[in-house]
Amino acid sequence: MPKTSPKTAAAKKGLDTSLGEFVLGKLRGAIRERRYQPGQRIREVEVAGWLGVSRTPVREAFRRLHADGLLQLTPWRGAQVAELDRTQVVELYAMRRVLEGTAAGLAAENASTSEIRFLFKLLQKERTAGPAPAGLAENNRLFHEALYGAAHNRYLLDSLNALADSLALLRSTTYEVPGRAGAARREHASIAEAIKRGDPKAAEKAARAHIAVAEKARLKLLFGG
Amino acid sequence: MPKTSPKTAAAKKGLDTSLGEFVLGKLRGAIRERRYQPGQRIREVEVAGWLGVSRTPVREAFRRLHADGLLQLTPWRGAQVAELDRTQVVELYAMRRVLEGTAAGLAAENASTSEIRFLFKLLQKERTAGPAPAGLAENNRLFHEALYGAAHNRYLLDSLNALADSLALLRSTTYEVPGRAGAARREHASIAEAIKRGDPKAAEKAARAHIAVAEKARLKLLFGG
DNA sequence: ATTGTATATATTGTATACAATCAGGCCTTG
DNA sequence: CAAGGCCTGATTGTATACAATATATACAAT
Repeated sequence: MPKTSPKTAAAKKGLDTSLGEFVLGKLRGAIRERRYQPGQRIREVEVAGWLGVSRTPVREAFRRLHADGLLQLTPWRGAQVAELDRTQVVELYAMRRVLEGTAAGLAAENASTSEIRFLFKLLQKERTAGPAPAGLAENNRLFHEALYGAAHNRYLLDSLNALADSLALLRSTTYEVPGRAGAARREHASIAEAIKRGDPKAAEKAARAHIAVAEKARLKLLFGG
Repeated sequence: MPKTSPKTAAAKKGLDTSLGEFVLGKLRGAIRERRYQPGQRIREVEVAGWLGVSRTPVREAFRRLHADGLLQLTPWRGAQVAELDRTQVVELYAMRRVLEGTAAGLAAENASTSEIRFLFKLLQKERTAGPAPAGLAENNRLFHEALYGAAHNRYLLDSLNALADSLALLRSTTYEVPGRAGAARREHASIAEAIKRGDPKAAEKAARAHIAVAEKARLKLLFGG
């Protein structure tokens, strides 16, 4: 039986954390799944009603999403989901190229054997996966997250996660570009192999190349040829 | 005469923004100036009383400082100023080496002539400045900020500023190490010159070397030989 | 018709009241 | 005397009431 009867609002929702965190997660998910679209205004009461909480934890979540660059807050006007123009997308990918390359390089130096094994397990999964873009994108996310973790640098990890959230503002995935899936798989493999060899320079180079190709696909997808 | 008589709490304090922003700035300053020391617990009511506001804007500021890694928040226990152990300092500098190098490289590609002129003006100031570590550190801060701006990448700028805030958690400056000032000045000069030449590779290399040396000085200062 | 102004409504910013939780001291009990 | 449980005070989490402001609408003047 349950140890105690939960009474707090957070516990009522089955949480082990505060309502603010709860709302934050829900909003992150909603933005990532495009239930709230870029440019759309989000009202506090609306979210509060949706999740059955008061405005206070909603405001908390808004502030954190703002810090991560996912929400744009204007005084007395409230929040709207951030929109990325072409310049911002380019800057984002420039940043990502650097950080992702760094992560790969550090992973080649610091990754444990089990982390390396996990990377190759994900590669295997990519080979056997179907052609659905959504599934491919999910696999891709896992691979990159594993890579970030293997770098063993908290600040790098946080920055890369924040970048990933911002990229989620862009609609669709680059896996909708024909041929992208196979290319990405090969690119992932060369990153993983460089890490396994313990070759930081090669790993960094491969990762940067991977992101550069992804950027090209992304820009084509977003803004046309 | 004044257009209208200000009535809002923010206006009463002579602000053009919300109280949350006001509190955020005050707390940032207090942490940077070590009026709140790393590890120290900060209570909401205490800050609210100090600044003459209610707990609400204080909580807002706490959440944003937490997102920046300056405050550690524990549920039901509140906030304490973050402390950096040796591992974190090393990770921080690893990150900074990469980002600072990237900034220098991008600046070599993107800096405007006026931005370059400003960099050299700051160099000149370093040459004529006195030996006080505080003043040297301030000049140093300005030089690096100018460098960040010249890179023309908003995400990079934000990340570097966040790193700078975290570094402010460390007591004292590396300019207290004998001979550091002159060396730093020369390192800055070689970065600036590479940027002026429009040589990204050299600029990046010089910046990375600069941070590597700073890290060595910092670790010596913090943890001894 | 258009523009400027006043008013109403919606929405956010702030303060405060209340509930939940934790830390520490005190008491009980062996 | 030590160990453990319970109570109390301090502190944070949440909800709500109120104040301030922006936006939209209606109306008047040109």
